[in-house]
Amino acid sequence: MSLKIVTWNVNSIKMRLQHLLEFIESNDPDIICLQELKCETDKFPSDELSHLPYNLYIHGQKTYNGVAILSKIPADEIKNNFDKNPIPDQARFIECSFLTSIGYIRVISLYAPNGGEVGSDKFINKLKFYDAFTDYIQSAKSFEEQLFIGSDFNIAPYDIDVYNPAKLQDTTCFTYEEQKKLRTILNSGFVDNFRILHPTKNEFSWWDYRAGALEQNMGMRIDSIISTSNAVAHLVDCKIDYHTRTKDKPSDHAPVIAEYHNISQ
DNA sequence: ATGGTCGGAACCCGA
Repeated sequence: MSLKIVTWNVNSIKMRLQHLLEFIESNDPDIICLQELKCETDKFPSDELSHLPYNLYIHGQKTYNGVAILSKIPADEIKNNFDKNPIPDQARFIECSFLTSIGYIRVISLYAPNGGEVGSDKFINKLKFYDAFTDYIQSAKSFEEQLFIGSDFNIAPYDIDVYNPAKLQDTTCFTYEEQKKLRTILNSGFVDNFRILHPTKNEFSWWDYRAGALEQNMGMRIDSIISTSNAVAHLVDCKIDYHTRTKDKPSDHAPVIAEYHNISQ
């Protein structure tokens, strides 16, 4: 039995509905974490997805933010926020639990703050958001469960995750201060599912709409699926779906796809 | 190259 989990910042679910339908048709994922819906919960295009076998768990918001988890398996526990979130009015978190072929799992779809200008109030809030989120996932970890986080982290953790580390040094999403936050998570029992399978790949998940960034491959790997280490034994594949980013009127982010196989205990 | 392009909202803000 196989389980496929996806994370994708769609940059408006209404604008990206057709790409989402095509992506599902091509990849048939079991669980889809979406970010930047830019859509209120009750305005989510549920009817347009009703022919598909997904349960929809939406934490929407008008204009900005908004996250969702779409799952073939119904969730038995749903949370819309985490303890001590310094910006709880922004819809950046949803968590669901599922009984799957690889065991009991908990999945978070997270949209971390961009941070704006380095040193700004937004930037400070981004760091505080990470501190609270890190505390939360450390407390949520359990021996029995596997925890997966599909996220636009808005941080590229290492030099290999950007097109030009020297040029990007000290810019938002690539300051050492931000990297420390994500690396703290990755050094405390969480595994970057793409990086562990591809230690030397210089691939990206986001390219700016401006200045021909995609054509020059000026990108950053800021979207990832990370999991507790107890899930890594099941991990068989993790890739970035560049093709979706090359379509007409795309999101500025590419989906990340991870696949897990059941291993008998 | 302190630009550039999107999406959503109301002609600017966030990314």
